[in-house]
Amino acid sequence: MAVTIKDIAREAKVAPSTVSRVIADSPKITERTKKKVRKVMDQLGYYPNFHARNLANRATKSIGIVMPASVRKGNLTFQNPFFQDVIKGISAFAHSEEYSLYITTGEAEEEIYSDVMKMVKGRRVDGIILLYSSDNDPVMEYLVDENFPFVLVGKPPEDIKNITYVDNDNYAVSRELTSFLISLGHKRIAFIGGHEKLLVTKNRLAGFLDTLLLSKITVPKTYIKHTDFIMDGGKKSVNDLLSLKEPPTAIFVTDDVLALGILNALNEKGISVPNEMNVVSFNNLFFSEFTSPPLTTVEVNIYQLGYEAARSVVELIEDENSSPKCITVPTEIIIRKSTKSLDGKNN
Amino acid sequence: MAVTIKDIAREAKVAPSTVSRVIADSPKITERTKKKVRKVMDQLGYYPNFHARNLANRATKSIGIVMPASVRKGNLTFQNPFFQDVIKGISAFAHSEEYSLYITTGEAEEEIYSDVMKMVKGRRVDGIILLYSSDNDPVMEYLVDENFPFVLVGKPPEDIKNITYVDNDNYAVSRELTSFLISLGHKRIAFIGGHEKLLVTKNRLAGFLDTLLLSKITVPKTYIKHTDFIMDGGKKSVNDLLSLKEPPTAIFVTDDVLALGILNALNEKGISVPNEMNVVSFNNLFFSEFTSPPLTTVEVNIYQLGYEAARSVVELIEDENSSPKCITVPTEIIIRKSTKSLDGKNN
DNA sequence: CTGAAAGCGCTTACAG
DNA sequence: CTGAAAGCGCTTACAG
Repeated sequence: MAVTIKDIAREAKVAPSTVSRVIADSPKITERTKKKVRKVMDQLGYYPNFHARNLANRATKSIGIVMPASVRKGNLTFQNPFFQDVIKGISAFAHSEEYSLYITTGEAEEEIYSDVMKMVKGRRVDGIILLYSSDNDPVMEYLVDENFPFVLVGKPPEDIKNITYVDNDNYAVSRELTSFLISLGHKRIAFIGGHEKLLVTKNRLAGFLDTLLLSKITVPKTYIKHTDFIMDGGKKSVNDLLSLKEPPTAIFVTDDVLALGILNALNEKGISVPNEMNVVSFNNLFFSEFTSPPLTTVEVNIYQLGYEAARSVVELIEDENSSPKCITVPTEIIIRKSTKSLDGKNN
Repeated sequence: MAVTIKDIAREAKVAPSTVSRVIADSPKITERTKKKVRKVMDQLGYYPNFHARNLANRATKSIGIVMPASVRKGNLTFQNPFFQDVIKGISAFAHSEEYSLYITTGEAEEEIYSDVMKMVKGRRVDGIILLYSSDNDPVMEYLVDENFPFVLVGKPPEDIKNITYVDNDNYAVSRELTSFLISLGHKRIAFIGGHEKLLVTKNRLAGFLDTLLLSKITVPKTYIKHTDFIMDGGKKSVNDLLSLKEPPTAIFVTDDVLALGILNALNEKGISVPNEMNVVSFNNLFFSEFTSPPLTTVEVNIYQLGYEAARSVVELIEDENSSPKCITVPTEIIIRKSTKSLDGKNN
């Protein structure tokens, strides 16, 4: 069996409670006793039992990470590098504060819901980070009802108030990006976004539409597409757009992974980007400078989104008086070769 | 406070031990009592405390996932989609057996080592999956010394015996891939691989070299490159190769992410793939069909690697008599447009 | 078939 | 400054 606090106590000729205090580095214990006890701990290779400690403490020093449902391979979220990157960010802060990370294993919505219930009710984690935001999400509603410390990466639905979230200003940067396309001379601009129930899609669409409206450019309904699948979805959207009487001259895409599928579909159709079609996108994923042509995209600082989310959830956990807040991570448009001025001049 | 087993017992007018047996669905309890107790559990919204249970059980139903060190951004492992995919596979099996997943948060080697120690000594997890294999890895040595249930994704170093691992037959498929290049007429073939201490790099290099040797094709030392960085590493390697008196006509790359950097570097140099240079690679990551040109690469079934690793570690945990074994996940060469016959014919 | 009791390995008021 | 005792919320032999 593993060595316990009692073994240390016996060997060091002190009480178990003293050993416990040495572990906690309590100021009440003499340096002399501490040294003595620590020596024995080293000798016996002592390591505190996680569960015993958590049980006595009613705290776990663990954070749960909730991934979005990914129905199947080919789905936009399935292999989206976004998640690996955001987890890296979470991980970095969590590590610095000695928090551990738990991830959900559910694929479908109901599974994820029960994973979250296990985490919350089973007191497995002290707080949760939700990596997506969508309307009528039972998981989010559950966390709100339970009043459990959690942070959202993304913008909350309108009907959910008083929660802490970390997000980019997707609306503002979408406006900026749309204005950029307009400044290049584009008037016929289409939109291809991920699932419409996702808040991030909504926000980006809103910025897109409002900007065009303000510029008095009308957007036909046929210009607005939503899809969840990289290959088939991208291809179908592109085909639809190209077969219109007035096809767009630029496509505003909400995710680099989706843009990858779209570039591919355009390429298969023999449409040259940026000469015959412009494409802009979001997230600046690692491959987006390697596509052909390299993508004009929005740097959203994924890692930082994760880092701030972790910082916020730890704050919620450790400071019960902390109130909900919203943290905005800056964005930047990265101009590459998938866009150029309509009149022929480069960008 | 949360509702406990005692609350249920009081309400259902039974002993706490009976409640516990109902939770475990013990056959010793009458259906009648079970029903009665379950009703109360539902009413009060009972959920077992994870830590109390683990403490009493000495088992956690959790698996620890150890990620490789990723020194910094731009590093080959940092955003490599391989890991997200392998974790999906692990996740799928774990979920089916109701295991939870813990991931390490350390970035540097020593941090990872201490994460693993925490997991093992603190009895946080019942078993571990190591997502990389390299020579003289203190983490692996520690797990072996502690005789802790773990499974390696990859091939173990030669000096480590009797461990369970899940891997592709990298040697064989590298031979196959090299033969394929030879069959296209290539004789001057260079190798660009990830870090040389990684077993996967070694295995792929060995298959590569042996095949050329058997075909009596000599490989100059200058043809063998190793790098850890996508952009700079890829660029430098390509520049070095192109400045040789006899530059290669094909490059054998060990990872799609690295290949991405290499395609980019070639493109910048104005070298056309596959007309002036062929490129083959490994892993069939999601973007590899979208590169220009699409990559000829090896499907290694990453998801399945993860799935089998999870299955194996659960077996090790639950069946103490199970002996170490090696599971080989099949591979397949996917021929795309980055390769073609040297004499001009396509593939 | 069910209950009382001990134990898993910690922490933390309460004494002294 | 240190110790004895109770408790965190479960499980599981042992009785009956």
